[in-house]
Amino acid sequence: MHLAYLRDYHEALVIALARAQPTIERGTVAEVTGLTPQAVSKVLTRLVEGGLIAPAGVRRPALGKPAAVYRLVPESRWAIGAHVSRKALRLVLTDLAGAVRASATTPLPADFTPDELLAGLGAGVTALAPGRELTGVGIGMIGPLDQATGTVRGAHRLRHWHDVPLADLAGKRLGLPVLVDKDVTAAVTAEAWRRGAGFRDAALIMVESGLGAGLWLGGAVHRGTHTNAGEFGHTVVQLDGPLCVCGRRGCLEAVHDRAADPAAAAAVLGTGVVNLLQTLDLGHIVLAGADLLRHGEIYRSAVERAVRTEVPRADWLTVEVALTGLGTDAIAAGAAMQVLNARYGLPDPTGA
Amino acid sequence: MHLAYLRDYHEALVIALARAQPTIERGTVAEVTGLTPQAVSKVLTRLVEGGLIAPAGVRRPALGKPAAVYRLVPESRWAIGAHVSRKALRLVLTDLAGAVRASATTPLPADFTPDELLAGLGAGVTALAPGRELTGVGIGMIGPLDQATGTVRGAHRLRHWHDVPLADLAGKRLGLPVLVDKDVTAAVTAEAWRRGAGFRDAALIMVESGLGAGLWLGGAVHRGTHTNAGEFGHTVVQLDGPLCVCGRRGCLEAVHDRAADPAAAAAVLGTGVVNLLQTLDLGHIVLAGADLLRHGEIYRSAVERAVRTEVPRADWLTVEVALTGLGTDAIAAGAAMQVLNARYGLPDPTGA
DNA sequence: CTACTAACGCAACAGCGTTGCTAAAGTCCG
DNA sequence: CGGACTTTAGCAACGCTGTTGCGTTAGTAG
Repeated sequence: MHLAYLRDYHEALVIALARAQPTIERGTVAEVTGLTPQAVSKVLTRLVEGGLIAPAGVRRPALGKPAAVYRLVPESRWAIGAHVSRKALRLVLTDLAGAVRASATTPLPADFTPDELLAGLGAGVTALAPGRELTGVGIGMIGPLDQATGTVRGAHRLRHWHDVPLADLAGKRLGLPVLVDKDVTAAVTAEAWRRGAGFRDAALIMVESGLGAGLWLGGAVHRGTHTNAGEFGHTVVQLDGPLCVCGRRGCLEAVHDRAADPAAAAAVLGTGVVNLLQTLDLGHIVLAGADLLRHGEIYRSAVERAVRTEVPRADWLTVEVALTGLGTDAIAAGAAMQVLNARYGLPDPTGA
Repeated sequence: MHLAYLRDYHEALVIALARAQPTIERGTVAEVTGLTPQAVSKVLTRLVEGGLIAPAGVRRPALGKPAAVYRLVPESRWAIGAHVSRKALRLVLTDLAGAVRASATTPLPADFTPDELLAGLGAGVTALAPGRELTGVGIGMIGPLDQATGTVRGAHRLRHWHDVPLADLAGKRLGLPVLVDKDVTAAVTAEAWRRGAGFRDAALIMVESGLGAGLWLGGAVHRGTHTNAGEFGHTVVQLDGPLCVCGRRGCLEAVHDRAADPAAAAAVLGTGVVNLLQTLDLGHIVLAGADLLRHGEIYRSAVERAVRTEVPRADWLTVEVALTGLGTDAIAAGAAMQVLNARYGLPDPTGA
């Protein structure tokens, strides 16, 4: 039954509008989506029955019958996101709107095993959402990993993590849908989910235990053929430059880390970002990561300056440069929103 | 009526299969697409009525009723592609399978005007496809341009080309649908159209009056927010390197063009390609462009070597490196296939 | 000739958005 | 106050998509 795809697609479209605007109503949704008002009525009815949106009074036009107004019900759905770093497990509870409503941090033993992580995850999830019905759990961590199967191929500098089917293991343990993804990809999903449509081509640049880029292209996550996209820090910006941990010379990350001070590092990053813009023509650059946010405004202004001045860029090449609104919770929150996005975001034609 | 989207989507899926394989049949299509055999029957019937596919005998299984076999009818649809360079207008006629069936080259006057191009285009199109019903005409050229509206913003080093609504002008003159796009984007479309599914994430690297990359991400063209993606040659690979025409220092293009010989140039390009792979995790790299193909095998082997050795890349990170099968016709042929892709490729949800 | 297998295809069906029309809830104006 | 007008809402019938159910067809095997 492939009609379900149309239904899910239009419901996701309406939910996205409701996320981005304080209220929605039949007429404006019909205009934006291209559906007829009658069709929108049916969609809205279904969403109200599902509890995802609720009536919120009326708007009185200058003339004619008042229009029914609806709003998103953020408390109708919940998801938990986990950020696994080498030292700690950070958990956040987010609502349907993408707001972080609770959080907790658990330390992880040095060189922790999959079992140790699963134990922490199990305890943390029940503690964070007692009795609440969860859509699922998302896990964001460093790669390389295979997002499609939820398998960690071999997390950098963690001994016990080779070909671990983390999504399956955690799913069985928690009894919930579990998605595993690279930290940068999760983080960019958080930005996209909170901004709604209009955020079509973007990169989230993260400086935190490495330098990476989460890519949001054409209104969806870009993960690449082997779900390994985003190794932006290991692109060469200085031929025959300093040796990088990856074995090449002059990687963006290597040059960036050797900079004299934050301002110089930010300038290097700016050049890398302009490289990305030249190749991908993005509309938004979001800056994130604990190491970057420590000098957030220095980085933001440096990147913005690079974007504006490094190339004689025409006035129609507008790019927004911003710091993430989620701070250091971007990864965990993004992992949670991957779950929400999988269930309530635009459906994938190939998966239906 | 949004049901039309489902219909178009499934028809496009079947056409894509028919392009990639010599023959198709009901059962295998059903498996691949996830549709029921009955639904596939209906799709096949519609396509046969449209003349896009035709019965091609039967396949006799070991047991049971023979299965009806179908094949694409390449001669059922035609499109013309134009490659506009600074000196000449190259036109090709392609069939539904993406094969070039006729071609012609017309010289263009120095610093030609829009009217002069339109005249050449009009004469060429009628000469190339006398009496044949055409799906449309595609035009590939250097940017910057706005693909969405088909407007040339200001072609590099052409005086009379500022904010010219080329698609509209040509469409009125020819009485056919006209699409305008950047040369690299057109070229990558050609590769994708001829290969069918399985070609999900790829870049076409072109060296010809500049250095650019056409991007095919997630099974569709990536053009970016301002339809200006692909300026790959103007990414910095050598901080404080030689001055580039674009004003920055150490652009890939600048370093590449200053190399001592083709082998050295190819090695530089190889580093750039690895940068692209690190960021985007592509499955295919296609090399094209007149200047590159002049030393095709040197470039191909150098890029392949870079991909295999520059990073300790894991064995699961497989990448195919190949020269375009269309030679110097890649741009013109790709422009033609953009027209076919728009009409018979996977439909765009937002456009329906 | 009968049993079995695999593909085919007609007919009824479910569910999506659309169309056509009527009703409802306001304002405006005489 | 009441009728004309405007805008929104919603019921009912419809068209079209893919699905389901089941009988038919064209082969092989014994």
